[in-house]
Amino acid sequence: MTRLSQYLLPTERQAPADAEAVSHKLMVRAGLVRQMGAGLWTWLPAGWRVHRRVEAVVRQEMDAIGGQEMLMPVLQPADLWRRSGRYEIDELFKLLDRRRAELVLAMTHEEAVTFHVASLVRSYRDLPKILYHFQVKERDEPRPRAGVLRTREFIMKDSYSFDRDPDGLAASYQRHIEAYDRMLDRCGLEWYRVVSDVGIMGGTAAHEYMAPCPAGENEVALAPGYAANVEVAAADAVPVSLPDAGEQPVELSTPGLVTVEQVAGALGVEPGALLKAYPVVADSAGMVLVMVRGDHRVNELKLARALGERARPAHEEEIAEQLGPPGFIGPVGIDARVPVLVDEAVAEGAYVTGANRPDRHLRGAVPGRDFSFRRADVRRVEAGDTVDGQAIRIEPAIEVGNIFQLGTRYSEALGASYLDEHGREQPIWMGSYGIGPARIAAAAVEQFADEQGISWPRTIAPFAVSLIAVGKADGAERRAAEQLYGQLVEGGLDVLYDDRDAGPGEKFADAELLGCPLRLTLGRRSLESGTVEVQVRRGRQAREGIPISEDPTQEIRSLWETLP
RNA sequence: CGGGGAGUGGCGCAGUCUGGUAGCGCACCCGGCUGGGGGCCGGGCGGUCGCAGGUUCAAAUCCUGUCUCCCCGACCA
Repeated sequence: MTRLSQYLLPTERQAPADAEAVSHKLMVRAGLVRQMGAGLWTWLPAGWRVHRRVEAVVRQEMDAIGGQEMLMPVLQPADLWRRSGRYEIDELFKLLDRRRAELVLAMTHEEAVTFHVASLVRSYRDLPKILYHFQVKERDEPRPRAGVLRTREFIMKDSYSFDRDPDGLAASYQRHIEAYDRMLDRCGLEWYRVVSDVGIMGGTAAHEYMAPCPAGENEVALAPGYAANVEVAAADAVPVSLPDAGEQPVELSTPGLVTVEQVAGALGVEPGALLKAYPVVADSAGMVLVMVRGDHRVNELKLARALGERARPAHEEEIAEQLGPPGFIGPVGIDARVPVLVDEAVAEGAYVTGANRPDRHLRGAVPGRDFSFRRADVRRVEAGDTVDGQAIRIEPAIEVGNIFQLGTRYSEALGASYLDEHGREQPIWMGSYGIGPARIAAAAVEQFADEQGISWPRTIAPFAVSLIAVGKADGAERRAAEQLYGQLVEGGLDVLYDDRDAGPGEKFADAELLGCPLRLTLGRRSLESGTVEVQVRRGRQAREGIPISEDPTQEIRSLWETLP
């Protein structure tokens, strides 16, 4: 049923007042989704069509690499999650049934699939395997946001690979890379595959698929031949000119100057000629003084990796007690008491840094001469840094997919092993691979929207064609449109036929808001020329009318196939 | 979890300060006109003002409590 007069497509002229992201506003306005609660969304018929189109692409590519589709429950015994060590995750929904048995709502399905594989797979002959499903995920998000981009309940395709050894895992991983590349290409998105953090729970490799868009929650560092999540990105810093080192550091009076900008300005040096102190307290190592260039920032994730444990910024009292007055902290003279960690981007030379005395800085502090230190890459990359001589840029992006080499973490915890050719028990090597159709849809909205509304890539558009009849309900235009509608449907095209008794302006506006790739119009004007008018939604280009004296379906289909 | 904002008809809002029994635009329904970019005229339907308690002759409005939603940050296995 795709006559608009009968179809549930509640378009709105105004976006909800609380909507901020483009995709949030447009998906609501276009009648694709409606909110039920924080991070809880209903997909209305047209929106669900988009979702299912994305699913279809994902399913085809999963099947193409030998994936086998199945379905596992969302409601699961808590015990499995205790065994895997993930029960304590705050985002995990926990509940009790009437007998007070503990259950959880799954946020992914590693436990479930490993549970089954553990009991069903016995022999090396049963491996490798790729199993996948499309299933609802539940996450008690601290802050759902941006419409459908970050929700508490969403559908994900998650697949799991099971291999005999690390080489097998690498091969399965590679097949997923190729499948994911194809999925996102086919969905018409602009995307990057970036190196990502493997997470605290380990694993040997991980990539994220990022779709750049303004509402994105992540940042990616990009250069020709390079793409990485800013969380893990490493690049060469822009060099900075340093003043000559003297015989020893000279103490300067810098009353009240506590920021890099203030000190650099007062001393007439570049911010990068300062060493900025960032005291942290690590879980077991205690206070560590992290030093980065004045124009750089600490990357907490890289710092945690360098320290081998979590660390938090030190409190003012801790700083005052162990180092000196906050704002005037530096590495000179304290390195015997507090370990100093210097970022790799700090080149050899003399720097300005805090003197650990009120209203005093040091000029000419030389790492190694004036204080001892350990070196590590702990800074966040900045736009303009280089990788292989190429400047990077940093863009916001939404994570639409991620792939992990899990290794044996879950198989060992849940007892998924097999007997090898020699009858020896071996752990199964696993990978996990997620992709979110809702995020792909929202990213497409973000990437291709214009003033008029959405402009879908044709592979995931809710309909191939919006057909508009302009004119009276019983007029010749309407009769011609009815006939054309019948021909197009007969020819296998997905058509949304606007047969409402509404004005032309309203119909055009709604069609462009919904964003199907082709808009066909039949009205007085086109009837006089014996054609149906054609507009390509992307760019709103008018194309030459297509004669309707004979069935134009093939010609329309051919045109549609050329669209992005 | 910290900070900020908001709950009044389907959507967007006014009314709250100064208490007097709810209003506007759009949408919707009926009739008519119009018929190529959200058109016009006339007539209508629809809201226990988030919820609970309190003050008062009287509460959308004042007081107390509570729930929900949004934004920024933190968090995001």
